[in-house]
Amino acid sequence: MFLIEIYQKFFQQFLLLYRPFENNLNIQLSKHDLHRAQWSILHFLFNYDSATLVELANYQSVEKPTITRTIARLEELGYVEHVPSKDKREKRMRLTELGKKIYSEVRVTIDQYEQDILKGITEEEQLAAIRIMGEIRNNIIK
Amino acid sequence: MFLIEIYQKFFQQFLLLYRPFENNLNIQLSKHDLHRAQWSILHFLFNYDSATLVELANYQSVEKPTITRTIARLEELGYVEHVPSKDKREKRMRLTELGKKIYSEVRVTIDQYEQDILKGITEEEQLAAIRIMGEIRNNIIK
DNA sequence: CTATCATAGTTACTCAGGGTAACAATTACT
DNA sequence: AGTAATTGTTACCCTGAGTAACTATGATAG
Repeated sequence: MFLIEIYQKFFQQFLLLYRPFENNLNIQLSKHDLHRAQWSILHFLFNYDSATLVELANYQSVEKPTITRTIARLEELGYVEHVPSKDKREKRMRLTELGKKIYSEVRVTIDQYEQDILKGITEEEQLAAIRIMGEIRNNIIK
Repeated sequence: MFLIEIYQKFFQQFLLLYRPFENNLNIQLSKHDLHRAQWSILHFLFNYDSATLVELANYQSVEKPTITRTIARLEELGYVEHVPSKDKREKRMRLTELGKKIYSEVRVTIDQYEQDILKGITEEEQLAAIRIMGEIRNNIIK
């Protein structure tokens, strides 16, 4: 019974946290004319150099048409470009120079935002929370 | 520098967790023809008995028209009803008997879902995570 | 007590983001 | 060689959410 109470709280707390988080994140990103789905892809490509649309879809847990749209917008903006590969089916994308520049600029805003929302939470707690979130994600995905 | 790394990881981990969480939650809720915004309102009304649309908007961190729409759908389904109050401007809502019945039924599914995704995470860790999420939410909202 | 200001909610319009189904092009496999 | 599977796209539909403009009601200052 006690456990059930905890579970309910966890669930509701999580749902309640996401909306303000997303709202504020969008405010930060809109300073650079970006949306969070686009930002997430910039982040991935910056750290992994290049990726196919299917890899991006798995990363974001969305369907392929969603990625097609997001990438199309990023291509229009000139932030990503197509890099040819052996397999002619796949469309491997990477950041352009402009994309890298924009990413680094927005990174500053995002870092500041993260520091603001994590104020008063110790390093250990953050690491613990990161680990727990990872475990939950594994539980969900498998 | 180490701190910055933590912040980046935390942030990205959170973004990454939400999508699978939402996808699976929608699967659970769709068994009962509900969406998560509607579920969240049922939950609030079940625990707080009644609420005005503005109170619900604050709870969910959304604008008023969003709540108007969600409530309209819940009214059509016969899950909530209008309870008259002194202030004729406000529209105070509460669950109908059917609404309470549905809530209790879905509650079982949701509890099971929560237990599944929290498998392998101790009670203490869950409580810690709940507390941290609360602190982050306060940081964002203020 | 009236005029102004504030609050609650609705309507109309717009947008982001995502899903499914059907399809073409290419590659892998038997 | 012929059939599977994979990759990506297009078309169409839906949820969820925001802004601006509005009505109706209540609160307050003079």
